[in-house]
Amino acid sequence: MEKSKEKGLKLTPQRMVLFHILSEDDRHMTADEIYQKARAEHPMLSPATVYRNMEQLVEAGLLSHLDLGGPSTRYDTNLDDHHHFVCEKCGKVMDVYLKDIRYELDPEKSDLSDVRIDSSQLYLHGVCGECG
Amino acid sequence: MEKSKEKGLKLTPQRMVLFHILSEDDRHMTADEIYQKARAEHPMLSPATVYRNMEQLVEAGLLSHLDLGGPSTRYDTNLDDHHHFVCEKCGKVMDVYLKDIRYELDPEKSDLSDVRIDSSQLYLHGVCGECG
DNA sequence: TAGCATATAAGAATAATTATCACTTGATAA
DNA sequence: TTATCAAGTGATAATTATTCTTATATGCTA
Ligand SMILES: [Mn+2]
Ligand SMILES: [Mn+2]
Ligand SMILES: [Zn+2]
Ligand SMILES: [Zn+2]
Repeated sequence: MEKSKEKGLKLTPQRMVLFHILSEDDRHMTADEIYQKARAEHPMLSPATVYRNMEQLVEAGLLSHLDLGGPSTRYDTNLDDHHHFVCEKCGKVMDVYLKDIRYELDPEKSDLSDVRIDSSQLYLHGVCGECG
Repeated sequence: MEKSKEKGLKLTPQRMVLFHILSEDDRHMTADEIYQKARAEHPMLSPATVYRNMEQLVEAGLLSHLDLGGPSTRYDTNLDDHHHFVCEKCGKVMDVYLKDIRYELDPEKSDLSDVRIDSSQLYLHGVCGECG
């Protein structure tokens, strides 16, 4: 929370509410989910403020985007190096930690010799225990 | 193209145009890109028809969604088992074929014992040759 | 505590997609 | 052929997610 000040972001009441919501660790929330929770604490809060702040926090490196399928962007408060499992039935997202991931390109079918790979993300799709 | 009939989809002129566009293999197009190309051949075509048909083709298993980040859904005509590289600069999407992929869960940090994994998708992010 | 850069609420604007619905058409059978 | 009818279509309205605009307000620093 103090980190946001270091990044030049003012500590406004709205932001405090957002930090509070995010710290309650219901990870992978959409902007709207965050908004719905936050307005309970701060009814005047506007959706635009949520969107604006989420993006600023991403830029400041305090959050990350999550590009799962589905319509709305999700934000991940978990900055560890990790991957995701998505339940196709209920949409639940679970963090997946890997000890190791390795893959071998098929050089006859994909030529990645001139690209620079910065990161890789593994998405596992399936059915979670509750939906199974 | 004939496969769509097998799936109970009528062979309408609009669909023929869409099949033509899709067969020209400019893969990973958005619905709007498809629409823009298609209306050159069939000016009366409406966007709703494109969206409707793309979804039907996905359901029929003749196309697949692509859940990259970004606003609009992309469709993939490549039904092979493959993965993707996305250029962060220009947004270009390249198919990635792997000979092999294997990963080891960290059992202390992720418990996937009660989930069923149906598929996995690897997304590589980086900078392509042209943007590099 | 004054001044200013930053942040805010509200609402308009935009983009992507989906829903509705009256009308049309392809496929099949008479 | 023609009749039948489920499936498909275009136009348009509606939704959803998000961004922009702007007048006002507020943290922070000097
Ligand atoms: Mn996560
Ligand atoms: Mn592909
Ligand atoms: Zn589930
Ligand atoms: Zn590029």
